Amino acid sequence: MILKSQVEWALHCCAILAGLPDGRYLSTKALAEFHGLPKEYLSKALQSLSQAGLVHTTLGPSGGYRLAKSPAELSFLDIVEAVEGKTRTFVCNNIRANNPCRPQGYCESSPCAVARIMWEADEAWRERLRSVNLAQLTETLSQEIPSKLWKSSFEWVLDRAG
Amino acid sequence: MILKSQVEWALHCCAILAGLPDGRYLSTKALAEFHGLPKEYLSKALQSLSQAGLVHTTLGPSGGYRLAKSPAELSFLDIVEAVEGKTRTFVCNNIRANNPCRPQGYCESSPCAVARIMWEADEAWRERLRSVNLAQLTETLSQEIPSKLWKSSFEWVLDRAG
DNA sequence: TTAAATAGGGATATTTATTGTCCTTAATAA
DNA sequence: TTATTAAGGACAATAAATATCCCTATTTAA
Repeated sequence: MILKSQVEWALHCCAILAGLPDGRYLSTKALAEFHGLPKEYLSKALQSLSQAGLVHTTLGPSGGYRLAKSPAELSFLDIVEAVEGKTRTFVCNNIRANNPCRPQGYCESSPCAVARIMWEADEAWRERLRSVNLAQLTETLSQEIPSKLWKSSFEWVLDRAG
Repeated sequence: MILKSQVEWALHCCAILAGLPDGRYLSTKALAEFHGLPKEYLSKALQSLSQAGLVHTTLGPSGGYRLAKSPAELSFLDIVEAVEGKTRTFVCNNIRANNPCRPQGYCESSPCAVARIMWEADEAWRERLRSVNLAQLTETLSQEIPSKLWKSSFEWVLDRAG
């Protein structure tokens, strides 16, 4: 069980968009080139972000994407769920219903205990993702990335932002 | 990203094995029949448990599986990792390395910040799974399952345990 | 006004992972 | 000795992930 690589792509793209000045947009083409990703397929991930309302888009030359909210209001969970979906990572197929000892028409009152425990772990995962936002990420990145590279990347992006 | 159904199967099978008296074994055939699962494929999941050292096996008639440790010593994480593997659910492809602004030969000092955050969430998930053991599960099940069904299931299993 | 660039999305192909079946082998209990 | 078992290899079927291609409506810059 491994998350789609689109999750990684979306997170990195949002990190870039978080640094974009107000009113500017960055295209799929630029984001794909910056990260070395297939443009058409990355576009699907960005469409997911758009459908989830996390980014705003414009068409035409100088069009592209910008964040729909401030970086502090966008959590990792928002982005992960936009791309990966909100479905829990454990699916209960209720195999206890196949128990040959069950009386006819028996109906369980509550979800399977196994599933409940797995879902609690799933929720712990989501809670952790919910607790980190894009502002925190960019703060960390700005500290870790050499200022020269940080600066030149910023310029590279601004050169291409409409 | 959804866990294999084998994870669900393995958890339910371990719950049954947890109720098996000392020295008795239960076969793949019985476990498959009890849960309404394909015997040959369930066998693969049980083999994973065996390879991870969670269960002990014997061959021949009256052979099968029993837990290798006490239920209290077997966590959900043990079982999930035996079947699903220990690989983290987020794989970092280090796409930051494709940044066109990077100087030649540049080498990052630490793992990508995005990956670190995703891995912390993964660890939160595992920690939660680590905190629940089979003894707790069977305790819950014994409270929730009607005593009549609990009893008849127990007899069904003992009838088939070698 | 026109031409180029853009997001959105449908159709489809490719690759990988999951799910499932079949068969052989060695061990073992009855 | 015989039936039954776990282990595991080979392979098939199905589903999911990873793309690629192409068309459309929109918008902006020339």
